Amino acid sequence: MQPNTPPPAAPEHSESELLAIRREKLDGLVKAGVDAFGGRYDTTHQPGALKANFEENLTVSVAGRILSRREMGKATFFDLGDISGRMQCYLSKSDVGDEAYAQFSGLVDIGDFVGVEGFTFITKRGEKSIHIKKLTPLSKALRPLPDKWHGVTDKEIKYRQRYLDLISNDRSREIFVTRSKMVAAIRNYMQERGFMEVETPMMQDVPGGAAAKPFETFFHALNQPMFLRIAPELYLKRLLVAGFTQIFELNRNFRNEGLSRRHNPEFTMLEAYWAYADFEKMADLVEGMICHLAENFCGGLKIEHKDEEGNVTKTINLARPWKRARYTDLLKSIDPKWYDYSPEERKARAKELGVEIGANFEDYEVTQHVFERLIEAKQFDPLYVNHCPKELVPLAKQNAEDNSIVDVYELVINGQEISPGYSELNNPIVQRERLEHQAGEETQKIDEEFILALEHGMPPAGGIGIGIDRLIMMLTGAESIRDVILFPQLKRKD
RNA sequence: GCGCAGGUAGCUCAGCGGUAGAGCAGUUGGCUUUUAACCAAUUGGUCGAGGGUUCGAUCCCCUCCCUGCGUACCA
Repeated sequence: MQPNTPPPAAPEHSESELLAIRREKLDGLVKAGVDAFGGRYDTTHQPGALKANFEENLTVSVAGRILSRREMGKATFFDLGDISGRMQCYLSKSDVGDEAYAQFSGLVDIGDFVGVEGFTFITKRGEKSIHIKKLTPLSKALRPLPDKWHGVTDKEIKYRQRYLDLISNDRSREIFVTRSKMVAAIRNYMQERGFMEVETPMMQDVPGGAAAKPFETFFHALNQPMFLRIAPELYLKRLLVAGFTQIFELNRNFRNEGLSRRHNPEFTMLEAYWAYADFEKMADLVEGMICHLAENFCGGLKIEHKDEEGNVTKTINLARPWKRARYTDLLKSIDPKWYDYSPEERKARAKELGVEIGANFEDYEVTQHVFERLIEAKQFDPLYVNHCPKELVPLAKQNAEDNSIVDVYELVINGQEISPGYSELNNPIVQRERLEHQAGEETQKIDEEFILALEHGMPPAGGIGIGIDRLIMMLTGAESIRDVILFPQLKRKD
């Protein structure tokens, strides 16, 4: 409202010297008649984009944050940067005059936003640069930037003050730019194949579509509890009933569970349904999509993960066709007699294999733990695990020939579940039984409105979910889900 | 929830019973094609919080907070 009024001075005892000095410089700018927190500034290029498509002797107007400076008496070099990258600028006293140069030297800091007008040139050392004719301070930074060389390494600062991480760490910037492009490409991929994007409720009366603890909230106008969705599934299926044949939703789910390197309570999921398709057709769709992303953004189907020093730690080969294998065959590859044992023998064998087994585990859980530890965790190249036992996936269609298994796949890449796919259950009678069975265990309510919709008839359909965060991790080589989520959940700090 | 590691200057880190150090950033001076610019000088710390042991605690012990990793939970 009143940019030319200096803000009131903070009490001295609580303000560090660094901040005090910057406040003084701010006052200096204001006294010189400069709008220290300025307004519109028309630019011709972004700094990083200009450098990437460089031409000499171009008249340009560029704005950005000063990221480093090299002062040499009557001339100064500094780097101007934003999300696009950085570009060197050259400012000399003879170009802008004594007064403007003194103002820059004395009152403009690393961290400040400035706009520059001038022309492009290449320095003696070969650096693409802007020769400044006019410099305009655009916004004063009252706090210093992180270390110019190391950037932010403290994980807590990195996540709580993500902007500092993004200003100072190239790698973080790259990951989030890539993520954004990939998400856009996923939407295009689906739309080009006839899928329509829809939006269904995130606030639900009955949280369904997955077995997870929901976050609860309260809706005052209706005087009733509400839940953040754990999955959009039951609403998307209502749309299949409505006659939509190809739909997807790409948005957030919320699960009230633990945090880990692979889990964030709010995470992004692509869910898609395709009427008259089955889980195999969905697998083809997913395989095509992930390869499309790798080819466009990762330079090919070989994905290399690297450590801090840049050494390759693992290579994921996405070459098609992807391996498809039955759940039971995979377990037989661990122990050919696995399914010949009694449940007690299986428990003993699992422990022998070094897998921790809880005292109260059901037989299928013992098998599932062996699967997770000895197959999934070691599987880096894509593997479609299909025909899983029905206990693991109670909402999918049972196999026509063997009712102990269901028609689903679970896609494993990078040692993680990336995507499940189903031939969807569309029999309302069986669906009710399954939900009641589940509700009995979990003391959950049944979504009667959903059953009502199914009773009106839902076409046979294939469905998928893709954990977008984990997919981005796999494709960018991020080791933690926090490195692909801009603002991951952290405990509040008082 | 449990286990392990960590929290020291604005940032990156060293010190680990004798009262706090470096590099960068900052400040002052010099330098008109530098780029982790350079040269010289210099400011800056309730050593995460609270309690205890000790003549003396950043350092040892206890409790708590925050972070990371692992584990548990997790269709």
